[in-house]
Amino acid sequence: MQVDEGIAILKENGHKYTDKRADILAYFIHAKGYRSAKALLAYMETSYAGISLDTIYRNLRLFEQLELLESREKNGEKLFKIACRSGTHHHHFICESCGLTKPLQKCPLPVYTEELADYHVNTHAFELYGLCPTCHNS
Amino acid sequence: MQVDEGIAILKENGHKYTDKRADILAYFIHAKGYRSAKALLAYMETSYAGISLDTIYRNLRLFEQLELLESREKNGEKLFKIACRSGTHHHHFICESCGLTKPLQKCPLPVYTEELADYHVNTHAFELYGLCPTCHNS
DNA sequence: CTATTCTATCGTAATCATTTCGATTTGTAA
DNA sequence: TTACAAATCGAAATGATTACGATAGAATAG
Repeated sequence: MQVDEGIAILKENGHKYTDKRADILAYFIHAKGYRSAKALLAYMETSYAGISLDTIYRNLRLFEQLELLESREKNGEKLFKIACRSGTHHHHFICESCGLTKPLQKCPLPVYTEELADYHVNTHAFELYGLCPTCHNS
Repeated sequence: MQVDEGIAILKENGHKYTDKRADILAYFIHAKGYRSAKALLAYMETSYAGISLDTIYRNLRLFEQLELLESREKNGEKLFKIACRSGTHHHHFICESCGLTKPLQKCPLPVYTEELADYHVNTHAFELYGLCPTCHNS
């Protein structure tokens, strides 16, 4: 995902380009892992002193709505990461040290077809956490 | 899990018996699924008019700490359910209509032994969401 | 049974993340 | 360049949760 792609998607949906939006996208593209609104705010304040909380949260909501960002909740706060726009369903391994996310090829859903024969499965959440080879060997 | 067991665990850890605590445990034992602090408050107010928020949240924290309750987060609020004290690792199917949780027998981790051969997996999160047979047929 | 001592609860205020709002600024299309 | 809708600001409001001083209550020893 490039910043330009994100901006293009914004415009296709009737939203405007702003430097702040480009920088927010760049922040998450570079991060490659989950980041909090607070972390984004801290980053943005280095370039835009006095940036409004409204701008941070409004754009996080917008980007998630446009599926440029994905989120999960932890310890009472929402965490965001750049979305995988591959189109195919997949899960992730997340490195607890460097935040790297590795897309996984297999989906564990078939494991439960028998066990949940009488149940209607709508969605599922699956994530693996640990250390990537680089962080494990250092 | 019985209310008595929960109370015993409370006492073993230096906490006191109160009717409110017994009722909170009974509420979650009967619920068999995730419930919010707000839902617990509404229930408790029917028996204890004017019960303090402090009492609700303090006991939820305590029970989670003692592993009598487990929690997850959704839409900015914490949801609690009675803990599975079986001791064995397992995952859950969660009914989005009635909140029922069905323990699953299989764990999907073995699916990824090949794909993550060079990675060090510490933990994983896995949950299935949908409708239980009862809710699906009504 | 009573006194003593912590713990629990109450009522309320504070905190934290997030959302909302009126006023102002800015992107962009004509 | 103008005009207008959208974006941002600064600040206040909201909702969930936590904290706090004062009071009430459970448990234990005498």
